[in-house]
Amino acid sequence: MPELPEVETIVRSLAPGIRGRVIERARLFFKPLLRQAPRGGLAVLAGKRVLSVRRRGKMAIIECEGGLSLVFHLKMTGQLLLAASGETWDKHTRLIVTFSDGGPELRFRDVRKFGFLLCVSGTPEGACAELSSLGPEPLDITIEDFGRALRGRKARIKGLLLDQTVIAGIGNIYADEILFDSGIHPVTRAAALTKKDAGRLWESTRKILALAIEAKGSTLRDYVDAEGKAGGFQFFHKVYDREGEPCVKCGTPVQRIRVAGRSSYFCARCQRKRRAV
DNA sequence: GCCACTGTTAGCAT
DNA sequence: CATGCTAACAGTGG
Repeated sequence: MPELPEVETIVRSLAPGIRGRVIERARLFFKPLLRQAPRGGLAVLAGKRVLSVRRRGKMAIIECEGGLSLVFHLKMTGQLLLAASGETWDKHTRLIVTFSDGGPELRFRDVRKFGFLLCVSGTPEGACAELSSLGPEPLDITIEDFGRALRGRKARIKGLLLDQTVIAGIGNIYADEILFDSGIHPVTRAAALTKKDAGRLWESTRKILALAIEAKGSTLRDYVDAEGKAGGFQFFHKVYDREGEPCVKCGTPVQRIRVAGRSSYFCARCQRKRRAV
């Protein structure tokens, strides 16, 4: 479930472990993971120092010397892990990056193999469409720009929250939690939202994502940080995966419906549908 | 064993 | 262009 809070937690737990260290080599066990790379592949990384580790949307970016960057998307089950050099790994480990100091190595593990890696030259945003096509960061966008991004859109609000070109980093869990917090029904057409609704949605987005980062993300199945530690925000979910349980605000059983092809949990009493304008 | 379901999104149909 | 399904994969649970 790596959405924005999980990827942020991974990046924060990974950065101190690899920043400043020199890459020895990268071993790729599953070729299709590497979607894009310079001629010669990951061998260009040998001898390069890691300069920074950061996040954009749901992607993790490792910037190295020589203008080289690694861009990871974890999709549903991807993990970035720090492991002692030489420690055994399982069949789901797709990549191992070792460092010349012989210290902990970086591993990419992904059960479902949906994740991808790009090795690019130049600014990552300039070098790959996967990054340049992303919408604004939800914790950076102004309330005015947020309103503008939704204004007049006929799509359902939940679908737009999940659309990475509209706003980057929100996935199924946080979309449901944000909509519950703001009291908006997931099938509401964005065009039907009042200015007040949009304002509450912006506030809830910031609040929920900030709380989730503070709790180090939500662990339902596979997600752990770079040190293998689970998150704690799942204990604060108010609607996600709570079908049939009483709403924490009003006691009405939480419902589950399908919106934008995804399971969507909500309280029919606290999240009334808006009348189309 | 079989079927439904899972955190994402690219690609295709409408 | 905007919007909405589906498939890609592997595993889990009923």
